Amino acid sequence: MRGPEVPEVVVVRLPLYVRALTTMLTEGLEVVSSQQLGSRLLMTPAQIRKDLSYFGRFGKQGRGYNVRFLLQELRRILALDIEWRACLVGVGRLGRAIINYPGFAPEAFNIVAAFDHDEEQVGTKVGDILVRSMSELPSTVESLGISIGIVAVPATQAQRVIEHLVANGVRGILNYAPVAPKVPEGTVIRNIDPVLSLQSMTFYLRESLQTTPA
Amino acid sequence: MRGPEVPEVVVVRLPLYVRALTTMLTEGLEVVSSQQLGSRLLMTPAQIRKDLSYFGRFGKQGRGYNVRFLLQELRRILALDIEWRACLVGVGRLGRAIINYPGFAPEAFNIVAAFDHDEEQVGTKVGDILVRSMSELPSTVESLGISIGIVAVPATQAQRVIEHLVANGVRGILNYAPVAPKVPEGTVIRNIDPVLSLQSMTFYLRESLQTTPA
DNA sequence: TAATGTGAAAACCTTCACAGCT
DNA sequence: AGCTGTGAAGGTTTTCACATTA
Repeated sequence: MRGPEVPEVVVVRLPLYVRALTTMLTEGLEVVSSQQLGSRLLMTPAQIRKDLSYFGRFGKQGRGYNVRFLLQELRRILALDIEWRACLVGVGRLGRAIINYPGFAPEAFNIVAAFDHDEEQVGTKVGDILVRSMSELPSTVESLGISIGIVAVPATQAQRVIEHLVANGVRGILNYAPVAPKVPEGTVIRNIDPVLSLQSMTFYLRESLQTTPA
Repeated sequence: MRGPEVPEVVVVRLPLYVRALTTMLTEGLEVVSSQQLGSRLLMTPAQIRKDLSYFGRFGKQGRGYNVRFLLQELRRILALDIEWRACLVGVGRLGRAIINYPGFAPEAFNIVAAFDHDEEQVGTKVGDILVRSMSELPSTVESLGISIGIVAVPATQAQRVIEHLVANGVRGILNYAPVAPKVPEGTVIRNIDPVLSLQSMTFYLRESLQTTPA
């Protein structure tokens, strides 16, 4: 009963295309070939064409892709043409930095509520977001139409908090805690974990440290 | 002249094992099977065994892996048994949050210097790190033995800054700017980009929004 | 008995190469 | 002439399944 099942790797690349096309549009480019897009993103033209082919036929043979049109189509496919509401859980240093991060809003990701376990924090404001008690989470998620939860609590609490979010209807989790939480089928989780990134980087750096033999 | 070439996907998974094993060690677990490790990480036991087999034979048949020994071996393989020095470029809101992030130091990633283009910032301190002028970058990288650069500058400047770091001998880049910079062969880059993560998440959330038909 | 380590098979993803359209 | 869209080929990664060993 499913569609032709798009590989997840492909879905993960679409935002890269969106970003590159957005830049190209501001540069005044009207038409782009898979070749040009590929050289900007360091990818093969074939991969770009194949990726797009999972969703439809967006180009013109002999010509390329209309930048504005392709961008619009990709934004529709990724559901970036609607506003997404997120809540933040955990208003410590990291949580505050996330609320103040200016990169989300321009992409139509709006943090509309914040929660913290610590009753000292409840009632204060971070930026212009009111910090609420965890007990208000269910009703707030419901009334504000929140579908994404951003988790910035200590590692030990992340699993519990995520389960709480999911139990209250939040289907997307952006997790900043350094753990790999389990989520039920139908929930989408993305982990932001700079330490893991560094820990795989050093595997390759190690080799270059040992170069320059006598 | 190369070794048996370990796939990058495998290297990227090793830190997950390190983290899980570290937790297990604190829980007092002495021996672990690929089965147990897999159920904690939601991976198949076969994948874990195959991954480890690229690097050697660490287990005992019929028994499993000694937690302490496997952890030690993995940390050695990833070069996590030495101290790594990093510098931060860009001391805006994001950069300040990164310096204050308490997750790096316990893993032996130390931010030992910070740079900013803005001469107003130069000479001030963020936490206990002195903000230096960009012109001091070459000598500082050299004298402090910095091998990792953390980039938290605006998107428009990221490529330039990264080239500057690489030109001065920095081989590892942790990039927080929302761009996919090009780096020369032999340089390792990892991008931290929460917006990209959200933009691929919404593809899957879209479907669940449209459920519940009449 | 219980679990590793590993060739072989299966699944998955990328690249090729070209028919077909503009 | 130029570039897309796509089956088929090629390559990579995962999983299977079992010989082996504690």
